Amino acid sequence: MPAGRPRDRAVDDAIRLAVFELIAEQGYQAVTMEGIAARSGVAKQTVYRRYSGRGQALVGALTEHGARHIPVPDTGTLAGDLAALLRDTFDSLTAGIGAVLRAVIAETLHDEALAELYRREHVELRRDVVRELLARARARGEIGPADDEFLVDLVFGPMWYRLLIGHAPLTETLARQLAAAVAAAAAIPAD
Amino acid sequence: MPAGRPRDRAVDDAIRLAVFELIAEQGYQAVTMEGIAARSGVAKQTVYRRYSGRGQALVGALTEHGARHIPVPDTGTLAGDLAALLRDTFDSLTAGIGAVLRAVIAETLHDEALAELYRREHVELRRDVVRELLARARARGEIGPADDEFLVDLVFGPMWYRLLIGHAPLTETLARQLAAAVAAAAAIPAD
Amino acid sequence: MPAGRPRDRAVDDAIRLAVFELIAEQGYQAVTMEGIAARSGVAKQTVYRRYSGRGQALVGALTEHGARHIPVPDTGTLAGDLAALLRDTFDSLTAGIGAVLRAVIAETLHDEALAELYRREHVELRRDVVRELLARARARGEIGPADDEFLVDLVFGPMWYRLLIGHAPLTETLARQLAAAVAAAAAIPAD
Amino acid sequence: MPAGRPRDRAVDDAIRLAVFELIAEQGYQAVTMEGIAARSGVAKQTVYRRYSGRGQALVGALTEHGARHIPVPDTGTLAGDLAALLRDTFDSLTAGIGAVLRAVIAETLHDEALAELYRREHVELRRDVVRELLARARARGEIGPADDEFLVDLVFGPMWYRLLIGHAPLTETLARQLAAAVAAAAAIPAD
DNA sequence: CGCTAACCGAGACGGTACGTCATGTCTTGAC
DNA sequence: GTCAAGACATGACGTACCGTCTCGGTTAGCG
Repeated sequence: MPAGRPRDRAVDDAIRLAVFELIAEQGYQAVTMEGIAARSGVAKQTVYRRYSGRGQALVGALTEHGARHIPVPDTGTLAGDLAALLRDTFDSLTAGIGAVLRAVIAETLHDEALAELYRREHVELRRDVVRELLARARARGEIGPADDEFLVDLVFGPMWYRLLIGHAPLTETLARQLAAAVAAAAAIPAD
Repeated sequence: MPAGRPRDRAVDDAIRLAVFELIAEQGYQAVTMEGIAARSGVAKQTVYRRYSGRGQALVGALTEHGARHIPVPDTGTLAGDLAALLRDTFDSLTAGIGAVLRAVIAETLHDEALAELYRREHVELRRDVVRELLARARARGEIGPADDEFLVDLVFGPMWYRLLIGHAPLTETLARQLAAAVAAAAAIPAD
Repeated sequence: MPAGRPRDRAVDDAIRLAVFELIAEQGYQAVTMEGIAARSGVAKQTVYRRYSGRGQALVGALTEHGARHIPVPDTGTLAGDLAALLRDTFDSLTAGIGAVLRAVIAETLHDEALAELYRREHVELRRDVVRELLARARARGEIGPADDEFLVDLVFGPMWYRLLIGHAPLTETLARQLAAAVAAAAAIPAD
Repeated sequence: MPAGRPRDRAVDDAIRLAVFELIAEQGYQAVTMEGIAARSGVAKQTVYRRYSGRGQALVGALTEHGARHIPVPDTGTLAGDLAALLRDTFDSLTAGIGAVLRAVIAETLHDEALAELYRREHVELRRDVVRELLARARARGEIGPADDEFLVDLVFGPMWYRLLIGHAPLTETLARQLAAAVAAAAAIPAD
């Protein structure tokens, strides 16, 4: 199976960079397949060769950027771990990733295939971290049997709520309160 | 000041109906100013006379539909009230309003003015109900001083998370677990 | 049956002008739906509303331009009439219409529907003139019964041959020789 | 000077075959450099190595196919020779070469270099045959001094006219009428 | 026998144009 | 002034070819 000309890695970078710059400078509306091509100095077809649409481009740029490694905190207590994780997450969302995530969600809302991709490539990785924190706390005897999936929803729900509805910012206070609330909920015996 | 021809109320209904039908039958993608006009047998300009864009049409159709009255449960306990409220809310989301809300959010994500409108016309009304439940519980001595805004986020966060990310359904179990978790969190002294 | 906004006549003119200018200045290659739109300052969709493609636009611009009236010469003899007609025709072809016709033919060669349109709107009108000249000559007793369709082909064939193959120019000499040859052929009894 | 790998003759054939098949099965529109490559199972670059474009490929395939030898009829009279030549020519045009020629002309209409090539490689060869027939007739004393170039145009003009405009087929009747007309015109003293 | 050069398949790449769709504005005539 | 109809400028969509390029992998002939 002959290979043909290999893909140019520099093009991948140019596209990803263009996506981030467009979203930062002109907002999500400006992220358009045509705009990405123009901004990155790449042919439209070349963008389509990598991503089948705006949404795929956003998810692609995102995962290539942030999925490197998600630090798993270890402070000794569940509440401490959760507070540290949330603080870190809030920081990166506030720094700029938040705008990208909002754009990604806007796309997933009318493309279930993309939603599935996004959940697999991004959401589940974050949920796994919390699952691990819960398992560790349980190993320490800090919490008993519980519905971990519900607890994970409890950890991330308010964050997404504020990020997407925009009625309140992602503050450090929220991180602390949430960590405490989840720890308390984890102590409730599962039903 | 001549009055001119009065607006046709039947047109309002036709437009709203078209929005709901389009979203139900063909999904949010199909909700387009042109599509609404075609489906409702109304001129495009006539739709624009009422709503300045897709987002406004969605929010308009939504508030006209559901904002009539939000029943405030009264079971005697905070957890009971919350569970009842969440059950009702989940039911209506699952029944079809969920798809509309997802569409609305998709729009608000790139239109801050619309987001503000939506929060005022829809989100805050729901938050007010929970605020009232919390106030009642406090009056009963069930809970002490607490950060009510955080508790409201705790109530609605996981719901939006599941609705928008789509990783899990809105079950009755979630309503019960969430009510219990919020009640527990409400018992933690505010800091 | 309500009419909607009427078409802007100025737009028609702008489009036709753009077609002629493009063909004159940059050649047939530059006649592109996108180019026409850009040149005429009109939206692409507006061009498509009138013409369904490059070919239709060319034929449209052509018929609107030249089909006003084809002068029918009357010199008293068939050869004189034909020579006058051919001289006029050659003049207009050499002046610029020739380039348009070449473009039109290029299009008709891969669009039979367009070819049919072109024959009806343009070719047959010219053939009719020669048919009339032949009828007049016959009425004068100048010629006998003959296959007029063949004679018409004889009149126009060499012209198209030179125009499309480009091996020789359309000179006055050709007009004279051709007129004489056709007159001679018309005298041959039909078989 | 090392030679490198020699060209694969089978590839030449595959390309030419693809051109003819495409034109026959899907029409001239389908004759595209990419289409030729795909159809012949050859790399695009390999096609470009032989022909610099669609037009070149068409002319190439054509000359490789038909330019072997053009039979020069010899019936004893000019009219007989011309009729025989035209009959043969019409037959081959109707059989399939006509479609190729139409395609070639479409290309030459916006590529003067190609037009020049085509005239040299194809048109002139046919004209030479008629020039020879005229010379022979003159040697026999059948005709006097005349403008042979004009007579050649008279022979081929109607054929191209019908082939390219498509208003009438290339019949045997036309061959006979045309031969007679040209013979008559050849008898007119040159001016 | 190994080197060098051209060939060949595959397919990426920067382009241009295609024809379609939705946007939001406008103009007309009827009511 | 509302309404149905539909033209209009704008701009993105996703596709198709263009002609060039870079790969890896043959074939030759020349040294």
